[in-house]
Amino acid sequence: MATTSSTGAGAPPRVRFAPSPSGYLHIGGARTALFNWLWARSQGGTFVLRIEDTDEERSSLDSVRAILDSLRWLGLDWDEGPEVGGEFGPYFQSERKERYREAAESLIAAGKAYRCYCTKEELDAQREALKAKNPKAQFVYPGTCRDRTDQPDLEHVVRFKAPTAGATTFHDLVFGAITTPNEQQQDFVIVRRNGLPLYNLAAVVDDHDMRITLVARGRDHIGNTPQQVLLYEAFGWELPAFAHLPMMLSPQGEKLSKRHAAVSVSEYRDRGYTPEGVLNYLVRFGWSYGDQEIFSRQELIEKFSWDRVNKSDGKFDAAKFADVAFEHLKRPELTDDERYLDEVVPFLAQAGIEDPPRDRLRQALPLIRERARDLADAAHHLDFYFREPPRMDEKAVKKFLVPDAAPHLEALADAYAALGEWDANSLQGCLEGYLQQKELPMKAVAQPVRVALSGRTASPGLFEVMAVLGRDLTLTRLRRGAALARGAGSAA
RNA sequence: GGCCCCAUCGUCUAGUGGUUAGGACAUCGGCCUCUCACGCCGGUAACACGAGUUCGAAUCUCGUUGGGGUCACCA
Repeated sequence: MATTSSTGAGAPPRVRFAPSPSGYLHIGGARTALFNWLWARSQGGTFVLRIEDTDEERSSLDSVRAILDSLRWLGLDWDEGPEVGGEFGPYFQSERKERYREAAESLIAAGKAYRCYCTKEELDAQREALKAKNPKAQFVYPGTCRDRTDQPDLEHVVRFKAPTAGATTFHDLVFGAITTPNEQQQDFVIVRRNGLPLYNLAAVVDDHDMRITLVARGRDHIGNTPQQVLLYEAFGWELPAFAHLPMMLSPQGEKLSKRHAAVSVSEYRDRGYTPEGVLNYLVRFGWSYGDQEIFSRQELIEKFSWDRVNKSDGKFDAAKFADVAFEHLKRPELTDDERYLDEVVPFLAQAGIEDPPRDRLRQALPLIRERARDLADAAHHLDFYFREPPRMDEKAVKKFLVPDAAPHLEALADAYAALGEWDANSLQGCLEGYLQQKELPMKAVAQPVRVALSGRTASPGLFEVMAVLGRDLTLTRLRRGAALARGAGSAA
């Protein structure tokens, strides 16, 4: 029996992420990629990206592009793979057909695999017949061609000659020893009728050829690991280590799909989560580091280890995800000012605000950090600083820009026109002076002023807002607000 | 159904024989206050069940129940 190599302590590990390009990058896939990437980065190892496109029907170049884009956006850079090449390429399975054919032939020559001439139709018929007799029975390939001595040059698949007795055991870094009785195995197909390899063959050949030392993937692959182990043994190759990750299920506990939540990485990018926010949520799913919830990319690399990975499946929680994303946007040490601004600009553009002055943007940023839960939300909070006139919320205008408010707005505009300094403190002092003189509480004028300045009933503190807007816009808006309050019709 | 795996608040989790079972999200109160948000204080809320082992089990063993995965010429 082949032996399982250790976690690779010593030699730098070589790990891989091997998506099949049949759609966008799923967050579950992103998590698998992340765990592999973290392991490689923390150990000075190599992260290989391999495209498993042996199923010509389902694979597409668009999907490859989408997956590569998402990985790049997440910052999960690969050392070998598409577009970067590497010593053990090619990294598209569709370009390695000859190698798989040769590997399968060697197994046939060694008597460990055989040509099977049974057609799909024949097998389906047998399956039907069995079902008719016993609806509960599970059809297994009866071994019709297993002991054929001739191998006519007719269309065929290649089947692996699986052992019928004993058991296959492999050691998993997360789950420990997993043993499966060999009676459970049937003579599974390794090469299709069209000559293309099936997953188990291609994955084993590639993982071996690419010198992969640790195979980390979703728990849904645990079931075919024994088949792969059998293949390694048949080839006489050393086993890599295995690590299976617990599943990410829907909030209802089913397999996570679009029906339950946004599952594509690109959806979170479009929504304005930062890549680190996404990675942070994903990594905490199945992995923990004491009570710590928030991690920078660097911390993740420093702290990740397999012994802190959980065994139990979990349910996706959009609210928690949103909160983690928010933390990353809120903390300057996680998303610094300049980067925040760079990232929010496209979202502003989407709202029709092109080329907002960088200075004002920078001034407004501290006011929205605590408020914006994602970049789309940030653009919303930033909107009125850059739109002139601002969008006036109809209900807000109706409720607060009433005739009584007009004289206050007018008087404040005059007072501010004469104010020397233009900073939050001076602005506050000025307004408080006015209130004192009129013997009014702050509440009497706050909302009308806010609506005049921002068009909304909710905003950051008035004086901070005015400081960002500057004197000209502040005066313009206060006076426009006064006009609206008087019921003077057109505000402009 | 066979095989494999899992089991702490609603959710993500800490915990590795002795804790008032901790944190975070969500939720519910309160404080702060020019609105919103942030922040702060506090509340509700969990060891699936049953047998063992032990002076003592969330922690170890077995069983039950529940959940998930997998049984393709998909990956």
